[in-house]
Amino acid sequence: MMENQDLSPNPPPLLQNNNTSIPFFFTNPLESQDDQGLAIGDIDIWGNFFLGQNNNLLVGDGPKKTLMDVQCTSSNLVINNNNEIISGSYKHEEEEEEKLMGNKEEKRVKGGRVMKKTTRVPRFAFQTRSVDDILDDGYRWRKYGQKAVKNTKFPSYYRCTHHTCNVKKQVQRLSKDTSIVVTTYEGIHNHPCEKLMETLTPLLKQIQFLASL
DNA sequence: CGGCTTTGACCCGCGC
DNA sequence: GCGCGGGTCAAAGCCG
Repeated sequence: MMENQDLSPNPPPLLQNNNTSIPFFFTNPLESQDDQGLAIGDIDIWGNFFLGQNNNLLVGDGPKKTLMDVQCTSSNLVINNNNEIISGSYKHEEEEEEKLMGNKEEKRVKGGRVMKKTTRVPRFAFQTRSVDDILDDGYRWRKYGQKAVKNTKFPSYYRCTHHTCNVKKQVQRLSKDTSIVVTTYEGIHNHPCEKLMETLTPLLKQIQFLASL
């Protein structure tokens, strides 16, 4: 396991009046401003970890959705021994709205041809400084493509090898600083991570300790 | 031999 | 309507 450096520029805000929580955040890894007007390195998503019932680790922005426009409704996070997020996922609230709308909006027809609806797949990305492209996140991945694209990036495409899981991830290096690996996860694992409890144990212990104070 | 990577071809959404 | 380009497919090859 490589030691990765957290590149986030500012500390995330701490939520008020919550139970014990540990903040996390992801930065915008895009090479240019995205459609939200975020620049490279701007905080894209932030939230807090919570110790849930049954000692499971939850993620969210607290009881009041005031700090961000993305509501983390579920997660599946993998954290290394330095409490750095190395993989995970969240559901965007637009996804929930689309579920509620049912199949009516699932497809649209253009020119007599059934097109896939353009959906915003739950995904997030983060940067790490590492000599290794592939971070050990506890899941098994199979590479299914690699392609040169604009801005001299050369992303690799991976799929989770679990037969019922269609989570994907994209790995590429920043052209302006090739020592930085940008990893983008898409989807939510529908199966347990073999190494999950092993990697979460130190953090769970820390949360339990803080909760006891 | 199974699992994985490589890589050129192909698909298709989107902007013009 | 057309072409670009990001993403995916799938056959071939590699490796333990």
